[in-house]
Amino acid sequence: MTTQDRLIESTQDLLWERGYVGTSPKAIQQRSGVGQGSMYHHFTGKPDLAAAALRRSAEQMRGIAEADLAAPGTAYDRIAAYLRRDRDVLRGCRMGRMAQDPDVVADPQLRAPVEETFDWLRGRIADLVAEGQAAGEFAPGLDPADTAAAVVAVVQGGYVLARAAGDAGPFERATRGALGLLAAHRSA
Amino acid sequence: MTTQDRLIESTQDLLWERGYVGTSPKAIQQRSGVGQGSMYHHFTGKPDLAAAALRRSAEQMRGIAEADLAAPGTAYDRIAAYLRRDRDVLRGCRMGRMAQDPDVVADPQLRAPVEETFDWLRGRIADLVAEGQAAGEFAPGLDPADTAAAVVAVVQGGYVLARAAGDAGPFERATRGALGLLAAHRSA
DNA sequence: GTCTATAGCCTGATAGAC
DNA sequence: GTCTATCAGGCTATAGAC
Repeated sequence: MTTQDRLIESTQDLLWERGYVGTSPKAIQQRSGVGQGSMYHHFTGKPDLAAAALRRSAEQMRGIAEADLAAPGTAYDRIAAYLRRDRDVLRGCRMGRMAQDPDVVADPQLRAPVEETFDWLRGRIADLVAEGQAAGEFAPGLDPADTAAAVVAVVQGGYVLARAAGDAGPFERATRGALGLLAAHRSA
Repeated sequence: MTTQDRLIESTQDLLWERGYVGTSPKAIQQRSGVGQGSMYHHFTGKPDLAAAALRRSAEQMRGIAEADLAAPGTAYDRIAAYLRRDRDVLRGCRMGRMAQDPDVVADPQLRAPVEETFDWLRGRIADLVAEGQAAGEFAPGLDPADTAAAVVAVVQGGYVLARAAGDAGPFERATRGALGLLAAHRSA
């Protein structure tokens, strides 16, 4: 692994654990085992490094979600697979975590990967809902974009509730609740 | 307003805007107009002040939610009122914001108000769902606790999506989507 | 490319005068 | 109760040698 890669991976981990404000260049150097001079040789500073880390995390998150959403099965099955996927719930979402940080939201370079990830995810699920409607699987009254936003929000909010409780339970309940609500719309 | 109150209110605001890690005693002093010696006379330090601020925010959030949930109307109407309430979406939730901060989650004194608020909220809405089922308003197949967790998660996740997008739109879509899913379970 | 040195500012307090 | 002084340490770099 290259020095850049080690820096980016350490930054990804620290951003996930501690957020942008809570992550210092010094901590990145220590975790990656890369020296100060070396770090500033490869990246111009903390925002630059964070942007690279966020772009990589965005790519990874998209790949993981796509694996569920493009799997064989009905539209409902694939949305259910996304909602039921086994997660390290108390760690939360790499991307969702960033949306809470004012310094990330204020910097277009940092916010862009976060925004694009969720735009893509909502669009992907909205298409799935529409596909399910065309197949007669979901009631035609359902708005695909609204329903998709609700599904993604349940996952993101589930993380919040779980971390607040110090327990994965609320996440499981929220996703189960969402599936229960969605199931009633099936014709099958 | 007393000096304590000014300190607590400033801390509430700063925790909301910047999170726990991003909020310094110095910033609290500047916003409140209270001097350093005075601050340390009334509170032992940052965690003590933050705990007081979070307890007050928890109380306020509960009061605001209860206003919607205890209003006249059917169970569906009251849950809809909660979901549709006019919010400063891009500011996010005072309590949900805290669940992302590792220092808050790690400190029982700080996490307690957050946990209790969401426990109460989920329980309150679960009771409402059960009440609606008893009245024949909701399908009996719905699990009250799961459904309540999903409703609360949609709101919390809606904030995340909205901040990620830099726009309130995704929040509105998510809550509308949740209402659309819930509406299908009504007998009325 | 990587290293050490240095810098100015911030953090989160403590101490003691008033 | 409130004030100013002080402090050890961290933050986020920049500079220049190797």
